[in-house]
Amino acid sequence: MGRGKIEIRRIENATNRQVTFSKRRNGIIKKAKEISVLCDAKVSVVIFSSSNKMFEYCTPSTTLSKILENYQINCGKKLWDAKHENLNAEIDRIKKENDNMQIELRHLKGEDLNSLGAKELIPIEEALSNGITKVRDKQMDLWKLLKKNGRMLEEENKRLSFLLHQQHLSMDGNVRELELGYHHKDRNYASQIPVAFRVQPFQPNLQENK
Amino acid sequence: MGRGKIEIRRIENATNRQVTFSKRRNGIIKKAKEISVLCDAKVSVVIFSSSNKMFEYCTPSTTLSKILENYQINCGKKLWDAKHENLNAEIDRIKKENDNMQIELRHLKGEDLNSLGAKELIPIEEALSNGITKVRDKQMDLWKLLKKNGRMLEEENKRLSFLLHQQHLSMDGNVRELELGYHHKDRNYASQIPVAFRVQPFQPNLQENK
DNA sequence: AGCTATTAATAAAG
DNA sequence: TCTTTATTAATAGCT
Repeated sequence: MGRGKIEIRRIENATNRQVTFSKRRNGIIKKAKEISVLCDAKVSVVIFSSSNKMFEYCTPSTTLSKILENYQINCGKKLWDAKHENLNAEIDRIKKENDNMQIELRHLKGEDLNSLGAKELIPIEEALSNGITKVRDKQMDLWKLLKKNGRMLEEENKRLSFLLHQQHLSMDGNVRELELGYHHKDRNYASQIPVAFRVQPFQPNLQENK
Repeated sequence: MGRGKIEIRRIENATNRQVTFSKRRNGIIKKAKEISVLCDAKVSVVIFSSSNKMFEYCTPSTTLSKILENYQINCGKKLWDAKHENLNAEIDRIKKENDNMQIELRHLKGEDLNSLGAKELIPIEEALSNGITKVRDKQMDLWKLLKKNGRMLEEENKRLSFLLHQQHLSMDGNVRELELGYHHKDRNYASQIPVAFRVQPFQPNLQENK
Protein backbone atom coordinates (compact mmCIF):
# COMPACT_ATOMS: atom_id res chain seq x y z
CA MET A 1 0.00 0.00 0.00
CA GLY A 2 2.41 2.54 -1.16
CA ARG A 3 4.51 3.37 -4.15
CA GLY A 4 6.35 0.16 -3.54
CA LYS A 5 6.06 -2.87 -1.34
CA ILE A 6 8.23 -2.86 1.76
CA GLU A 7 9.61 -5.66 3.83
CA ILE A 8 8.57 -5.71 7.47
CA ARG A 9 11.96 -5.04 8.99
CA ARG A 10 13.51 -2.11 10.77
CA ILE A 11 13.76 0.95 8.49
CA GLU A 12 17.41 1.93 8.60
CA ASN A 13 16.98 5.48 7.33
CA ALA A 14 16.12 7.46 10.45
CA THR A 15 14.08 10.09 8.63
CA ASN A 16 12.04 7.52 6.78
CA ARG A 17 11.58 5.61 9.99
CA GLN A 18 10.26 8.70 11.74
CA VAL A 19 7.92 9.53 8.87
CA THR A 20 6.61 6.02 8.65
CA PHE A 21 6.17 5.97 12.41
CA SER A 22 4.00 9.08 12.31
CA LYS A 23 1.82 7.79 9.54
CA ARG A 24 1.36 4.32 10.90
CA ARG A 25 0.83 5.54 14.43
CA ASN A 26 -2.02 7.72 13.15
CA GLY A 27 -3.28 4.74 11.20
CA ILE A 28 -3.36 2.47 14.23
CA ILE A 29 -5.09 5.04 16.35
CA LYS A 30 -7.65 5.66 13.64
CA LYS A 31 -8.28 1.93 13.40
CA ALA A 32 -8.64 1.74 17.15
CA LYS A 33 -11.23 4.50 17.10
CA GLU A 34 -13.09 2.77 14.30
CA ILE A 35 -13.27 -0.63 15.96
CA SER A 36 -14.38 1.06 19.19
CA VAL A 37 -17.32 2.64 17.42
CA LEU A 38 -18.17 -0.06 14.90
CA CYS A 39 -17.96 -3.01 17.23
CA ASP A 40 -18.61 -1.51 20.64
CA ALA A 41 -15.16 -2.60 21.76
CA LYS A 42 -12.94 -1.18 24.47
CA VAL A 43 -9.49 -0.48 23.15
CA SER A 44 -6.33 0.86 24.67
CA VAL A 45 -3.30 1.61 22.55
CA VAL A 46 -0.05 2.91 24.01
CA ILE A 47 2.82 3.60 21.63
CA PHE A 48 6.34 4.75 22.39
CA SER A 49 8.47 5.95 19.49
CA SER A 50 12.10 4.87 19.32
CA SER A 51 12.90 8.29 20.79
CA ASN A 52 10.51 7.50 23.65
CA LYS A 53 7.78 9.90 22.75
CA MET A 54 4.46 8.60 23.91
CA PHE A 55 1.12 8.37 22.10
CA GLU A 56 -2.06 6.96 23.46
CA TYR A 57 -5.56 6.07 22.53
CA CYS A 58 -8.29 4.83 24.78
CA THR A 59 -11.92 4.19 23.95
CA PRO A 60 -13.80 7.21 25.31
CA SER A 61 -16.36 5.22 27.27
CA THR A 62 -13.66 3.85 29.56
CA THR A 63 -10.24 4.59 30.97
CA LEU A 64 -6.88 2.92 30.78
CA SER A 65 -7.14 2.09 34.47
CA LYS A 66 -10.42 0.28 33.98
CA ILE A 67 -9.11 -1.58 30.96
CA LEU A 68 -6.04 -2.67 32.90
CA GLU A 69 -8.16 -3.76 35.81
CA ASN A 70 -10.13 -5.97 33.46
CA TYR A 71 -6.87 -7.09 31.90
CA GLN A 72 -5.70 -8.40 35.24
CA ILE A 73 -9.01 -10.05 35.96
CA ASN A 74 -9.06 -11.68 32.53
CA CYS A 75 -5.58 -13.01 32.11
CA GLY A 76 -4.55 -13.36 35.71
CA LYS A 77 -1.29 -11.55 35.12
CA LYS A 78 -0.54 -9.08 37.80
CA LEU A 79 0.77 -5.86 36.35
CA TRP A 80 2.02 -4.12 39.42
CA ASP A 81 2.38 -6.78 41.98
CA ALA A 82 6.10 -6.22 42.00
CA LYS A 83 5.37 -2.66 43.06
CA HIS A 84 2.83 -3.82 45.61
CA GLU A 85 5.22 -6.39 46.99
CA ASN A 86 7.87 -3.76 47.40
CA LEU A 87 5.53 -1.43 49.17
CA ASN A 88 4.30 -4.18 51.44
CA ALA A 89 7.85 -5.22 52.25
CA GLU A 90 8.67 -1.61 53.04
CA ILE A 91 5.67 -1.38 55.32
CA ASP A 92 6.67 -4.55 57.14
CA ARG A 93 10.22 -3.30 57.57
CA ILE A 94 9.10 0.03 58.98
CA LYS A 95 6.52 -1.58 61.21
CA LYS A 96 9.17 -3.84 62.67
CA GLU A 97 11.39 -0.85 63.27
CA ASN A 98 8.40 0.83 64.85
CA ASP A 99 7.71 -2.09 67.16
CA ASN A 100 11.30 -2.23 68.30
CA MET A 101 11.32 1.43 69.09
CA GLN A 102 7.99 1.14 70.85
CA ILE A 103 9.36 -1.61 73.07
CA GLU A 104 12.50 0.37 73.79
CA LEU A 105 10.42 3.41 74.63
CA ARG A 106 8.14 1.46 76.93
CA HIS A 107 11.10 -0.05 78.69
CA LEU A 108 12.66 3.36 79.16
CA LYS A 109 9.39 4.57 80.61
CA GLY A 110 9.42 1.65 82.99
CA GLU A 111 6.58 -0.25 81.30
CA ASP A 112 6.47 -3.94 80.37
CA LEU A 113 9.45 -4.75 82.53
CA ASN A 114 8.09 -8.05 83.83
CA SER A 115 9.38 -10.01 80.86
CA LEU A 116 12.89 -8.80 81.49
CA GLY A 117 15.59 -10.32 83.66
CA ALA A 118 18.36 -8.74 85.62
CA LYS A 119 20.80 -8.69 82.72
CA GLU A 120 18.36 -6.84 80.47
CA LEU A 121 17.51 -4.28 83.10
CA ILE A 122 21.11 -3.14 83.45
CA PRO A 123 21.50 -1.44 80.03
CA ILE A 124 18.09 0.17 80.44
CA GLU A 125 19.06 1.56 83.80
CA GLU A 126 22.32 2.79 82.32
CA ALA A 127 20.55 4.49 79.42
CA LEU A 128 18.13 6.12 81.82
CA SER A 129 20.71 7.38 84.26
CA ASN A 130 22.84 8.55 81.35
CA GLY A 131 19.82 10.31 79.87
CA ILE A 132 18.79 11.94 83.10
CA THR A 133 22.34 13.18 83.63
CA LYS A 134 22.35 14.79 80.21
CA VAL A 135 18.91 16.30 80.62
CA ARG A 136 19.86 17.73 83.99
CA ASP A 137 23.13 19.06 82.57
CA LYS A 138 21.11 20.78 79.91
CA GLN A 139 18.73 22.20 82.49
CA MET A 140 21.72 23.41 84.46
CA ASP A 141 23.10 25.11 81.35
CA LEU A 142 19.81 26.86 80.79
CA TRP A 143 19.69 27.88 84.43
CA LYS A 144 23.20 29.31 84.27
CA LEU A 145 22.34 31.20 81.12
CA LEU A 146 19.31 32.65 82.87
CA LYS A 147 21.37 33.76 85.86
CA LYS A 148 24.09 35.20 83.66
CA ASN A 149 21.53 37.21 81.76
CA GLY A 150 20.05 38.40 85.01
CA ARG A 151 23.43 39.61 86.18
CA MET A 152 24.06 41.33 82.86
CA LEU A 153 20.72 43.07 83.15
CA GLU A 154 21.52 44.21 86.66
CA GLU A 155 24.84 45.63 85.59
CA GLU A 156 23.29 47.36 82.63
CA ASN A 157 20.72 48.81 84.98
CA LYS A 158 23.41 50.12 87.28
CA ARG A 159 25.30 51.63 84.39
CA LEU A 160 22.18 53.30 83.07
CA SER A 161 21.19 54.60 86.47
CA PHE A 162 24.67 56.03 86.85
CA LEU A 163 24.50 57.71 83.43
CA LEU A 164 21.08 59.09 84.24
CA HIS A 165 22.32 60.44 87.55
CA GLN A 166 25.33 62.11 85.89
CA GLN A 167 23.15 63.72 83.26
CA HIS A 168 20.82 65.04 85.88
CA LEU A 169 23.76 66.55 87.71
CA SER A 170 25.21 68.16 84.60
CA MET A 171 21.79 69.40 83.61
CA ASP A 172 21.22 70.90 87.01
CA GLY A 173 24.54 72.69 86.46
CA ASN A 174 23.34 73.93 83.09
CA VAL A 175 20.07 75.03 84.51
CA ARG A 176 21.82 76.93 87.24
CA GLU A 177 24.06 78.53 84.59
CA LEU A 178 21.04 79.35 82.49
CA GLU A 179 19.09 80.69 85.40
CA LEU A 180 22.03 82.83 86.39
CA GLY A 181 22.81 84.01 82.82
CA TYR A 182 19.54 84.43 81.00
CA HIS A 183 16.71 83.44 83.37
CA HIS A 184 15.81 80.85 80.78
CA LYS A 185 12.34 79.34 81.36
CA ASP A 186 12.65 76.11 79.35
CA ARG A 187 12.64 73.19 81.81
CA ASN A 188 12.33 70.35 79.34
CA TYR A 189 15.75 68.93 80.24
CA ALA A 190 15.43 65.72 78.26
CA SER A 191 15.13 67.59 74.98
CA GLN A 192 18.58 69.00 75.64
CA ILE A 193 20.37 65.68 76.16
CA PRO A 194 22.09 64.43 72.95
CA VAL A 195 20.12 61.53 71.54
CA ALA A 196 23.01 59.07 71.86
CA PHE A 197 22.98 59.42 75.62
CA ARG A 198 19.30 58.95 76.24
CA VAL A 199 18.13 55.86 78.10
CA GLN A 200 16.83 53.44 75.51
CA PRO A 201 14.69 50.32 75.98
CA PHE A 202 17.10 47.45 76.38
CA GLN A 203 16.74 44.28 74.30
CA PRO A 204 18.11 41.45 76.46
CA ASN A 205 20.07 38.55 74.99
CA LEU A 206 17.89 36.13 76.89
CA GLN A 207 15.14 34.39 74.96
CA GLU A 208 12.36 32.81 76.94
CA ASN A 209 11.35 29.50 75.34
CA LYS A 210 7.65 29.06 75.06
CA MET B 1 -11.88 -0.93 1.60
CA GLY B 2 -14.52 -3.46 1.09
CA ARG B 3 -17.32 -4.23 -1.28
CA GLY B 4 -18.93 -1.05 -0.16
CA LYS B 5 -18.08 1.97 1.95
CA ILE B 6 -19.35 1.90 5.52
CA GLU B 7 -20.13 4.64 7.97
CA ILE B 8 -18.15 4.62 11.18
CA ARG B 9 -21.02 3.92 13.55
CA ARG B 10 -22.05 0.96 15.63
CA ILE B 11 -22.88 -2.07 13.48
CA GLU B 12 -26.39 -3.09 14.51
CA ASN B 13 -26.32 -6.63 13.15
CA ALA B 14 -24.68 -8.64 15.91
CA THR B 15 -23.18 -11.23 13.59
CA ASN B 16 -21.73 -8.62 11.28
CA ARG B 17 -20.43 -6.75 14.28
CA GLN B 18 -18.68 -9.84 15.60
CA VAL B 19 -17.17 -10.64 12.18
CA THR B 20 -15.98 -7.12 11.62
CA PHE B 21 -14.54 -7.10 15.14
CA SER B 22 -12.49 -10.22 14.43
CA LYS B 23 -11.15 -8.91 11.17
CA ARG B 24 -10.32 -5.45 12.39
CA ARG B 25 -8.85 -6.70 15.64
CA ASN B 26 -6.45 -8.85 13.63
CA GLY B 27 -5.76 -5.85 11.44
CA ILE B 28 -4.86 -3.62 14.36
CA ILE B 29 -2.63 -6.22 15.93
CA LYS B 30 -0.90 -6.81 12.61
CA LYS B 31 -0.33 -3.07 12.28
CA ALA B 32 1.01 -2.93 15.80
CA LYS B 33 3.49 -5.69 15.04
CA GLU B 34 4.54 -3.92 11.86
CA ILE B 35 5.16 -0.53 13.47
CA SER B 36 7.09 -2.26 16.24
CA VAL B 37 9.45 -3.81 13.73
CA LEU B 38 9.59 -1.08 11.10
CA CYS B 39 10.01 1.84 13.45
CA ASP B 40 11.54 0.31 16.53
CA ALA B 41 8.51 1.35 18.56
CA LYS B 42 7.10 -0.12 21.75
CA VAL B 43 3.43 -0.80 21.40
CA SER B 44 0.79 -2.16 23.68
CA VAL B 45 -2.71 -2.89 22.45
CA VAL B 46 -5.43 -4.22 24.68
CA ILE B 47 -8.85 -4.85 23.17
CA PHE B 48 -12.04 -6.03 24.79
CA SER B 49 -14.88 -7.18 22.56
CA SER B 50 -18.40 -6.10 23.37
CA SER B 51 -18.79 -9.55 24.93
CA ASN B 52 -15.75 -8.79 27.10
CA LYS B 53 -13.36 -11.18 25.48
CA MET B 54 -9.84 -9.88 25.73
CA PHE B 55 -7.12 -9.63 23.11
CA GLU B 56 -3.69 -8.25 23.59
CA TYR B 57 -0.55 -7.35 21.77
CA CYS B 58 2.70 -6.12 23.22
CA THR B 59 5.99 -5.47 21.45
CA PRO B 60 8.15 -8.50 22.24
CA SER B 61 11.15 -6.52 23.49
CA THR B 62 9.14 -5.17 26.41
CA THR B 63 6.22 -5.95 28.68
CA LEU B 64 2.95 -4.29 29.43
CA SER B 65 4.19 -3.50 32.92
CA LYS B 66 7.20 -1.67 31.61
CA ILE B 67 5.15 0.22 29.07
CA LEU B 68 2.73 1.27 31.77
CA GLU B 69 5.52 2.36 34.03
CA ASN B 70 6.80 4.59 31.25
CA TYR B 71 3.25 5.72 30.62
CA GLN B 72 3.01 6.99 34.16
CA ILE B 73 6.39 8.65 33.99
CA ASN B 74 5.45 10.34 30.75
CA CYS B 75 2.00 11.61 31.40
CA GLY B 76 1.96 11.79 35.17
CA LYS B 77 -1.35 9.95 35.39
CA LYS B 78 -1.48 7.39 38.12
CA LEU B 79 -2.84 4.08 36.97
CA TRP B 80 -2.59 2.13 40.15
CA ASP B 81 -5.74 2.10 42.06
CA ALA B 82 -6.67 3.22 45.49
CA LYS B 83 -4.82 0.24 46.90
CA HIS B 84 -1.54 1.66 45.79
CA GLU B 85 -2.34 5.07 47.15
CA ASN B 86 -3.38 3.52 50.42
CA LEU B 87 -0.10 1.69 50.74
CA ASN B 88 1.82 4.87 50.10
CA ALA B 89 -0.28 6.75 52.63
CA GLU B 90 0.28 3.97 55.14
CA ILE B 91 4.03 4.19 54.60
CA ASP B 92 3.98 7.92 55.13
CA ARG B 93 1.92 7.55 58.28
CA ILE B 94 4.21 4.93 59.77
CA LYS B 95 7.31 6.85 58.83
CA LYS B 96 5.99 9.87 60.63
CA GLU B 97 5.21 7.78 63.68
CA ASN B 98 8.71 6.39 63.41
CA ASP B 99 10.27 9.80 63.31
CA ASN B 100 8.33 10.94 66.34
CA MET B 101 9.37 7.91 68.32
CA GLN B 102 12.94 8.33 67.20
CA ILE B 103 12.93 11.89 68.47
CA GLU B 104 11.37 10.83 71.76
CA LEU B 105 13.94 8.08 72.14
CA ARG B 106 16.82 10.41 71.41
CA HIS B 107 15.52 12.90 73.91
CA LEU B 108 15.18 10.22 76.56
CA LYS B 109 18.76 9.18 75.83
CA GLY B 110 19.85 12.77 76.29
CA GLU B 111 20.55 13.40 72.61
CA ASP B 112 19.51 16.38 70.48
CA LEU B 113 18.55 18.40 73.51
CA ASN B 114 19.91 21.69 72.20
CA SER B 115 16.75 22.52 70.33
CA LEU B 116 14.71 22.20 73.51
CA GLY B 117 13.85 24.83 76.06
CA ALA B 118 13.32 24.56 79.78
CA LYS B 119 9.64 23.80 79.44
CA GLU B 120 10.28 20.85 77.14
CA LEU B 121 12.98 19.41 79.35
CA ILE B 122 10.69 19.06 82.34
CA PRO B 123 8.44 16.25 81.01
CA ILE B 124 11.50 14.43 79.70
CA GLU B 125 13.15 14.58 83.07
CA GLU B 126 9.95 13.40 84.70
CA ALA B 127 9.65 10.47 82.32
CA LEU B 128 13.25 9.53 82.96
CA SER B 129 13.07 9.72 86.72
CA ASN B 130 9.79 7.85 86.64
CA GLY B 131 11.35 5.23 84.39
CA ILE B 132 14.45 4.83 86.48
CA THR B 133 12.34 4.43 89.60
CA LYS B 134 10.37 1.65 87.97
CA VAL B 135 13.43 -0.07 86.60
CA ARG B 136 15.13 0.07 89.97
CA ASP B 137 11.97 -1.22 91.66
CA LYS B 138 12.04 -4.12 89.27
CA GLN B 139 15.69 -4.74 89.99
CA MET B 140 14.92 -4.65 93.68
CA ASP B 141 12.16 -7.21 93.16
CA LEU B 142 14.56 -9.48 91.37
CA TRP B 143 17.14 -8.97 94.07
CA LYS B 144 14.64 -9.85 96.78
CA LEU B 145 13.64 -12.95 94.85
CA LEU B 146 17.28 -13.91 94.63
CA LYS B 147 17.80 -13.47 98.35
CA LYS B 148 14.61 -15.33 99.18
CA ASN B 149 15.75 -18.24 97.06
CA GLY B 150 19.13 -18.13 98.74
CA ARG B 151 17.49 -18.35 102.13
CA MET B 152 15.29 -21.21 100.97
CA LEU B 153 18.34 -23.01 99.69
CA GLU B 154 20.10 -22.49 102.99
CA GLU B 155 17.17 -23.86 104.93
CA GLU B 156 16.88 -26.81 102.64
CA ASN B 157 20.56 -27.43 103.12
CA LYS B 158 20.18 -27.34 106.87
CA ARG B 159 17.27 -29.74 106.73
CA LEU B 160 19.16 -32.13 104.53
CA SER B 161 22.26 -31.99 106.68
CA PHE B 162 20.11 -32.75 109.68
CA LEU B 163 18.51 -35.73 107.93
CA LEU B 164 21.90 -36.96 106.86
CA HIS B 165 23.21 -36.68 110.39
CA GLN B 166 20.24 -38.54 111.81
CA GLN B 167 20.63 -41.31 109.30
CA HIS B 168 24.30 -41.61 110.11
CA LEU B 169 23.42 -41.90 113.75
CA SER B 170 20.77 -44.54 113.19
CA MET B 171 23.11 -46.40 110.87
CA ASP B 172 25.87 -46.36 113.43
CA GLY B 173 23.34 -47.92 115.84
CA ASN B 174 22.53 -50.62 113.23
CA VAL B 175 26.19 -51.25 112.63
CA ARG B 176 26.78 -51.64 116.28
CA GLU B 177 23.79 -54.04 116.42
CA LEU B 178 25.10 -55.88 113.40
CA GLU B 179 28.59 -55.98 114.75
CA LEU B 180 27.26 -57.26 118.02
CA GLY B 181 24.86 -59.80 116.43
CA TYR B 182 26.47 -61.13 113.25
CA HIS B 183 29.91 -59.49 112.93
CA HIS B 184 28.67 -58.16 109.54
CA LYS B 185 31.53 -56.73 107.41
CA ASP B 186 29.49 -54.57 104.97
CA ARG B 187 30.29 -50.88 105.66
CA ASN B 188 28.53 -49.37 102.61
CA TYR B 189 26.00 -47.48 104.71
CA ALA B 190 24.47 -45.47 101.86
CA SER B 191 23.26 -48.57 100.11
CA GLN B 192 21.17 -49.35 103.12
CA ILE B 193 19.37 -46.01 103.28
CA PRO B 194 15.91 -46.17 101.64
CA VAL B 195 15.99 -44.33 98.32
CA ALA B 196 13.37 -41.77 99.36
CA PHE B 197 15.64 -40.46 102.05
CA ARG B 198 18.81 -40.01 100.04
CA VAL B 199 20.14 -36.51 99.39
CA GLN B 200 19.09 -35.51 95.91
CA PRO B 201 20.42 -32.60 93.75
CA PHE B 202 18.07 -29.71 94.40
CA GLN B 203 16.45 -27.81 91.53
CA PRO B 204 15.98 -24.24 92.80
CA ASN B 205 12.95 -22.22 91.90
CA LEU B 206 15.21 -19.37 90.84
CA GLN B 207 15.81 -19.05 87.15
CA GLU B 208 18.86 -17.08 86.08
CA ASN B 209 18.04 -15.04 82.97
CA LYS B 210 20.75 -15.14 80.35
C1' DA C 1 -13.83 -19.73 7.48
C1' DG C 2 -12.52 -18.17 2.24
C1' DC C 3 -13.15 -14.91 -1.76
C1' DT C 4 -12.88 -10.64 -4.18
C1' DA C 5 -14.45 -6.08 -5.39
C1' DT C 6 -13.72 -2.08 -3.37
C1' DT C 7 -12.02 1.22 -0.20
C1' DA C 8 -8.27 2.73 2.83
C1' DA C 9 -3.59 3.18 4.04
C1' DT C 10 0.64 4.53 2.97
C1' DA C 11 5.62 4.74 0.53
C1' DA C 12 7.94 7.66 -2.07
C1' DA C 13 8.41 11.95 -3.99
C1' DG C 14 7.62 16.95 -4.08
C1' DT D 1 6.21 18.44 8.25
C1' DC D 2 2.10 18.56 4.74
C1' DT D 3 0.39 17.07 0.13
C1' DT D 4 0.10 14.26 -3.70
C1' DT D 5 -0.27 9.98 -5.99
C1' DA D 6 0.78 5.35 -7.37
C1' DT D 7 0.50 1.27 -5.27
C1' DT D 8 -0.29 -2.10 -1.82
C1' DA D 9 -3.12 -3.68 2.12
C1' DA D 10 -7.33 -4.12 4.54
C1' DT D 11 -11.72 -5.45 4.63
C1' DA D 12 -17.27 -5.47 3.69
C1' DG D 13 -20.34 -8.20 1.85
C1' DC D 14 -21.07 -12.54 0.12
C1' DT D 15 -20.72 -17.65 0.03
